[in-house]
Amino acid sequence: MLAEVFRAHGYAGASLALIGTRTGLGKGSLYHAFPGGKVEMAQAVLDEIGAWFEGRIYASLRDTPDPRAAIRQMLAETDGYFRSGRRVCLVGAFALCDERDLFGDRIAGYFAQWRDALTQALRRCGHDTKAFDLAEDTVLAIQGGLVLARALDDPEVFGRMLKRLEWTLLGETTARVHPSTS
Amino acid sequence: MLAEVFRAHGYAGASLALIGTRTGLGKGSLYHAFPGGKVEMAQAVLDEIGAWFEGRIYASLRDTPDPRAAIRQMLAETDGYFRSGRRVCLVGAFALCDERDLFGDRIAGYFAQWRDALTQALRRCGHDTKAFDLAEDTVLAIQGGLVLARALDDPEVFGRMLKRLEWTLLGETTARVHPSTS
DNA sequence: AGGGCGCTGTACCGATCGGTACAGACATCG
DNA sequence: CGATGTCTGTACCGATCGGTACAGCGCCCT
Repeated sequence: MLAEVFRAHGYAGASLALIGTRTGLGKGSLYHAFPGGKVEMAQAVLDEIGAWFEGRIYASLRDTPDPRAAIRQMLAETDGYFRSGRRVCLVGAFALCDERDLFGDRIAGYFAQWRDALTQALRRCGHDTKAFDLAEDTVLAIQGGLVLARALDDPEVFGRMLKRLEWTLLGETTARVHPSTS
Repeated sequence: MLAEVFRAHGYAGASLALIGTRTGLGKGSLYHAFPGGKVEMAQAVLDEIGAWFEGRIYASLRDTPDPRAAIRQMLAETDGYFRSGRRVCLVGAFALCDERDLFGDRIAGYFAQWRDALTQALRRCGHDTKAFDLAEDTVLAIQGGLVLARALDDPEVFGRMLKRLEWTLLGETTARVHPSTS
């Protein structure tokens, strides 16, 4: 809930009055839960997001005995989390404005962990030397897909990108036909 | 100059006081040049950006007799404009926050024109059916590269992505000569 | 029953927000 | 030289910003 306010209006745009009405809490309750104020609220949201991705995506990519299944799961979870392109990535949005200076380590960590976990999975299924480049390109494409889908107000951009990623990461042996999307 | 203030602090974060100090103009001058206030300033900046890309990139992609050269030029101009990953895309940043509602048409137009111009160029050099997908993926990757480069505070992410794009769009037959910045 | 304590609403703070009004500086032109 | 119209700095406006102080409420423990 708190995360959605930041997601919808950005850090600067999420005023305490707006947070209060959206969460149904007064300032007293908010500052009791987050003595550090707005900064601590955003940090808590970023930590929660990081924990979600760690549990649902990163851990599997690093540890699973079946890296191809973990990658497929990553694509599915990503599609679900971002509501098939209708939801914005809060971490990516924070990275673009000057909130990056406040939360720089958490923002960098989010992307670095994703990239490194995916690199490990890719190394264990054929892509040896290209694993890092492929992982970087994947994380990057997901962010770009979210930007473009929202800019064009066309969530299907995100779905097409995921299809292309599935093809690139897993090859034609698992996918059905060539992803010449309709 | 005005654009840089929005780029550095976002629309909400670029207060009139900050704009005044950075541009050296008082409120009187600002509201004389932009009677519509902050909204009109941002619109002017977006229009200026759109015109720049139209003149330096889109026009060549659509009209040039040598589409491969136009694509190579696009990559070089893109690298220059975004300072090799050290500069943020203002249009992309606006797309993520709720400023999209204010400038939706300009934001969508910026990306749609880029994608469509590149599609035309790609159609004329081999990629027939996949031209649209390739163009969409390219525009998307550039945005993602900017997000990731800034999030990780590592501009080289952007350079690596451009190299990958060059290979995907032009193939390995392209000469290794570095694109000359006219 | 009653004393502490965690939680909540609310009044209030100085600062700053976007925007307006307006008086003067300035150049131009008769 | 005086009139005119274009710019520009500044004082000011109500609204809202993030944050603080505090009184009251209920809940638990003894």
